[in-house]
Amino acid sequence: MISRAAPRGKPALGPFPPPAPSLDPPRRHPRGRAMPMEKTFNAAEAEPRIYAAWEDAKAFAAGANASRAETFCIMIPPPNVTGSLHVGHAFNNTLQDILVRWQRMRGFDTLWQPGTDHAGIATQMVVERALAKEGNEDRRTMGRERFIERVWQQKVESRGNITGQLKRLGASCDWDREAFTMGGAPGDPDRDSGAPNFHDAVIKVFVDMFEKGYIYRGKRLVNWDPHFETAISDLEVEQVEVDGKMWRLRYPLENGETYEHPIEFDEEGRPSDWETRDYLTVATTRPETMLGDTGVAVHPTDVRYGHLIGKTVRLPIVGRSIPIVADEYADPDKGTGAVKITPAHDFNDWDVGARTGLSAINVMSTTAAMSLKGEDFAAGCDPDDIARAIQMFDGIDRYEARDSIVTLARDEGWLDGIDEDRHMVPHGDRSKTAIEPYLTDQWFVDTAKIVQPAIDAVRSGETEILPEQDKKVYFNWLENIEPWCISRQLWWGHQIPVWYGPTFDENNENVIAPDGTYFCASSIDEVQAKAEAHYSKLLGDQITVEIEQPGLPKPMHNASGVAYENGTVRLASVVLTRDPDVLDTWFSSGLWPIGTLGWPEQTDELKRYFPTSVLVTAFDIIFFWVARMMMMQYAVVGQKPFDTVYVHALVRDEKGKKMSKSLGNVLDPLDLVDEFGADAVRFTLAALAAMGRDLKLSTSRIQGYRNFTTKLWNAVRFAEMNGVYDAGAPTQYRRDADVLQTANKWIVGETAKVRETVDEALANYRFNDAANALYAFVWGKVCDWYVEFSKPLLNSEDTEIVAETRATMGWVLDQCMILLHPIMPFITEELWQTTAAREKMCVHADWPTYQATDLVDEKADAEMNWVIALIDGIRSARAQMHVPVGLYIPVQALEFGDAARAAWTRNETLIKRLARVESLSEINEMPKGAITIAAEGALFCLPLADIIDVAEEKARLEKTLAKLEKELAGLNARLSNEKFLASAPEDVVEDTRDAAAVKQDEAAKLKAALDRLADLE
RNA sequence: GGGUGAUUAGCUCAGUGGUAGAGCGCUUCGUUCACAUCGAAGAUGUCGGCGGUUCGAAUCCGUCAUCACCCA
Repeated sequence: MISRAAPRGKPALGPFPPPAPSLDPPRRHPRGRAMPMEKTFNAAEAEPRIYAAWEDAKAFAAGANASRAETFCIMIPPPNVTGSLHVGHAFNNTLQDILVRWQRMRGFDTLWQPGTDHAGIATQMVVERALAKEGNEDRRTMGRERFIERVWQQKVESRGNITGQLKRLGASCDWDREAFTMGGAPGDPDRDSGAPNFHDAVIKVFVDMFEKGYIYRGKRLVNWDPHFETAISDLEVEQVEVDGKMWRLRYPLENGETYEHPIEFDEEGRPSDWETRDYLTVATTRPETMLGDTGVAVHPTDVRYGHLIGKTVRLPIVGRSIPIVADEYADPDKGTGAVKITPAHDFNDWDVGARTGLSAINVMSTTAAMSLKGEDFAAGCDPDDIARAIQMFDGIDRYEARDSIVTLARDEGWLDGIDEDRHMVPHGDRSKTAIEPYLTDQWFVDTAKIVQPAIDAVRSGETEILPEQDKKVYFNWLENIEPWCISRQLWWGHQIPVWYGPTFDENNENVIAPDGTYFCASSIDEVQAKAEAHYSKLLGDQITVEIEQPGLPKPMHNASGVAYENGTVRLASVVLTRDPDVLDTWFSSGLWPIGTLGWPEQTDELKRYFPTSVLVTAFDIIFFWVARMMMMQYAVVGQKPFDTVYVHALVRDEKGKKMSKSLGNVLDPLDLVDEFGADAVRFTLAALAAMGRDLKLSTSRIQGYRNFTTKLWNAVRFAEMNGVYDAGAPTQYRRDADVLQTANKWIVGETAKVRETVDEALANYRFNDAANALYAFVWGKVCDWYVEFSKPLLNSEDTEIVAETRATMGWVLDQCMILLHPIMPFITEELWQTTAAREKMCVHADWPTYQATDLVDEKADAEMNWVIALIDGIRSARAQMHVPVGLYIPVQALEFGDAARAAWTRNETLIKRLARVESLSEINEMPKGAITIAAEGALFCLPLADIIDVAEEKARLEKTLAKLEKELAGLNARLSNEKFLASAPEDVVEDTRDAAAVKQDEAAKLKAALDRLADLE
C-alpha cells in the first residue's frame, strides 16, 4: 500500500504521502493513514464518502464491469415520487441490490433501472394537502392548468428525496437512467432532457390497445370515490368492518295484494301462526339508496312470495311503482327474504337488475349527495311526490339523507324496525371514505382479451414466480379477471388520448349528441386528420376540425355551419373536445419494463436488457402491478417482461401489523441506518428474507449484525497489525503455492465451501442462506478459529511460515470482503481500499469461481476438525471442573494413535495456546484424580488431583456418557433393523455405521475412565 | 361464506424424509497484546393434538384445534 509507507511502530511524520497514481476507478479514497485502524467502522463518516466514490467512478452504470455477454437487468418497483422510504422499500431494494451487485461482480452486463411513479391519486392528495396547509386556493379554484403546474413543481421539489434515501441504503442503480412514469408529459420541466419519453409510450400503448379492441368505453357501475370524485379500480377498494344498523322498511303492495307471513314458530322452528300482510318488508344498511330502487327481489322458490312475483309495490316517498322479481340472490333465510334492488348503487343489485330487466336510476352526485333531478327519477311518478322528494332530499349528503329518510319512515309508519349490525363497507384505500357504486361512463381494459398469454407464460414456466405458493394467487386472480377500469377523474396523470365530436342524425343534418363520436389518436395532428376524414366522408364536404384548447373558453357548440349559396346550411367545421380524464397510475406503471428502456424506439438498451431478468416485489402488488405488467407487455410487444418474479414478504411491526402511516407504527429505515449503519440494516434484512410471509423487524437483531460488521472490521485490523498487507494487496490464491501449514490449508478449503454456498443461495434467491453462511464462516470459522490459529504462526521464528500465513490470511480476508460485498457494500469497500492499493474497487472486484473440490484438502480438514474437537473438549472439561481460566495445565496422553500423535505434533503450539496447555507427556496408566477427555484415536488426561473433585468429575463423565449412549442407542436401533439396512440408501447406512463406531469408541473410553474413578474411591 | 398460509427453545423465526438449528435473551466465568459492538463454558424443545404412509416423519397425507392474511 503506497500511502502507508511508514515502518511498523514508527508513526509517519510530515505530510501525507502522495496519493496513489490516478486510476479509473480510483484505487482508494484519499485518506492517507499511518495510524493503526480504528477499533470500529465509522459508518456515518464512511458511507457518504464511499457512495460518492462509486458514483464518481460510474460504478453502477449499465454494463459497468461487464466481462461477459450475459445481461442481468432489474427494474426497480418505482416508489411514489413524493413518497419517502419505509422499511418495505428498504427490504425490497436491499434484495435487488444484493442480486445486482453479485451479478455485476460476476461480470454480467448489469442494469438496475431506477425511477419513480407519478402515483395519480396519492400525489394529487399530497399537493392538495399542501395547498390547504399553505392557505392557498384549492384545486378547483386554481383550475386544471395551474394545478398541474403546481404538481410538477412539487415533483421537482421532491426529486432526489426518495432516491437520496435509496442511495443511503447503498442501492447501486444506474442513476443516470432515472425514469419517471410521467416523464415527457405536458408540463414536465425535464421534457427535453433526453430521458425516455414515458408519456409518449403510454399514449401509444393506449392508442394501440384501443385499435386492437382491448380498450373500450362503457357505462358501468364502478367504485366511486366521493372524496376525490373519481372512479377507482376494484383493487383500490378495501373492505372495512364497521358498526352499523340494519333498517327494515315496509313497501306497500299495490292493487290490494296480500300474503301470509309467519309470526310464531313451534319448538322445532316450524311456523305456527301467520298474519296477513299487505306490504313487503325489506332490510337495508343503506336506506338512502331506496330513492333509486327499481324492484324488490324474492327467491323463486320462496313459498311466502311465489304468487307475488310479477306484482308491484309502491316505493314510499317517490311513489314509484316497482316490480317484485324472482332472483336467487334473495336469500329466503336472511331477513324477510325480500331484498330491495337499487341497480345504480350496488354491485349485486346491478347484476340482479341485469338478469331481471330492472332499470338503473342514479340518485347521487359525484360527491355522494342525493341528486334527484334526473328524468328517469321522475318517470312514471306523481309530480307532487317528486317535487316533495326533491325539496326534502336533493343536494343533501348521503348520510344526512339516510337519517332523514329513517325519520320520515318512522313518522309515516313504514319503518318496520332497526337492528344493530356489523358489516363490511368498502372504502377508498387513499381517501378512506366509503366508496359509492356509481353508474358512469368509463374506459376499461378488456382484460379477458389479453389475460391468456399472462396465464400461459407462468403455467409453462416461461416466467417463473417464486415462491411457488404465489403462483396460486396469481392464477386465481387472472382466471377470474374483471374488466379493468382505467379512467380516473383526476387531473394529475396521463390524459386519455381521446377527443369527442358531434354525432349527427341519420340524415347527417342535425347534431343529436354534441360529443357522441370519439377519436383516439396519439397526437393532435393525427386526431385532426382522423376527424376530418370521418366528417368529410360523412357529410360529403371538406370539414375543418378544430381542437378545443386548454385555457381557452369552450366553444358554445361543437358544430358550426356556413350558409351555402342555394340557401341550405352546410357544416363547415367541428370542434373536438379532449376527454378530461386521466389514466390509472397502474396503466402506466404496467409499462415500466419497456417504457424505461425507450420503447417504442428500438433502443440498444431495449435489445440488450429486455426481457428483464427478475422482478423483486412484495406480494401485496401481485395484482396491481405484476399481473398487469405481464398482460400489458404481452399485449404490446408480445413478450414476457421478466424471466423470474421473486415475491418477498411484507415488513410488519412487532405485532405483525402491516406498517402504515395511519397506524403510526412506521419504522424509518433511515433512523436505523443512522444508528447501526446501512450494512447492518441490509444484512439484517437479508438474513430475515426467508422468514415466511411476515418479516418482523427488531432492533436487537440489527444490533447483532452491527456487531458482526465490527467483528469483520477487527479481523482485518488484526491482519493489518500483523503485517498481512505490508507487501501490498493479497494475491490470487494458487493451489500449488507453498501452503504447508494445516490451519492455512484448512481455512482455504472452508473459504471455497462458503463461496459455493453463497452462490448456490443467491442463485435461488435464498438471501438468508447466503447471509447466514457468511456470518457463520466469518465469525465462526475465520474469527473464532483461524485468527486464533494464526497467532502462533504469525509469531513464528520461521519466516516462511510467517509469509505463508500472511498470504493466506490476506487472501481469505479478501474473499470475505468480496463475498460479503453484495450484502454489506460499504464496510467491505472501505476495508478493500484501506488495506491495500487495488486494481479495481471492491464493487467491481472479480467474484471468485474456485471450487471446494479444488481447494479442500481432506486431510487438513480432518486434522483441523480433530484439533478443534480436542480444544473444545479440554475447554469444556476445564470450565465444568472450575479449572482457573488463566492456569496452564499439563496434559497426558494415555492412548495415542499415530494419526492423533501426528495431528498433535503438527498443531501443538496452537493447541497449547488455545486450550491453555503447559505440556504433553505420554503415560501408560491413568493417574489418580484426573479429568478424562476422549478424542478420536486418543485419550487425554488432565492430572489435577489438587483441583478437581472426584465426585464432580464422575458426574460430568456420567452426564456426557448418558447423552452419548442415548444417541448410540438410536443409531444401533436403526442398524439392527433389517428393513432399514435393506431400504435406506447406502450412504445413509454408511454414515450411520461410521457415527455409531465413533460414538462407540468414545463411550468405551468414558466408561473406562469412570471405572478408574470408581477405583479411586 | 370462499381461498391461502402458519403453529419448532423464553422471544423472533430458519429447517420439506435420515442423529432438532440460528439470532436475541438467560446462567457462570473472564481487564489473554483484532474485537467488551468481545471471549470461554452452559441451560432450555413429547417440532399444536390425534390418526395414517414409510425402515425412518418437524418434514408427506388425513383430521381436529388455534391464529393470521387475502377475496366476497
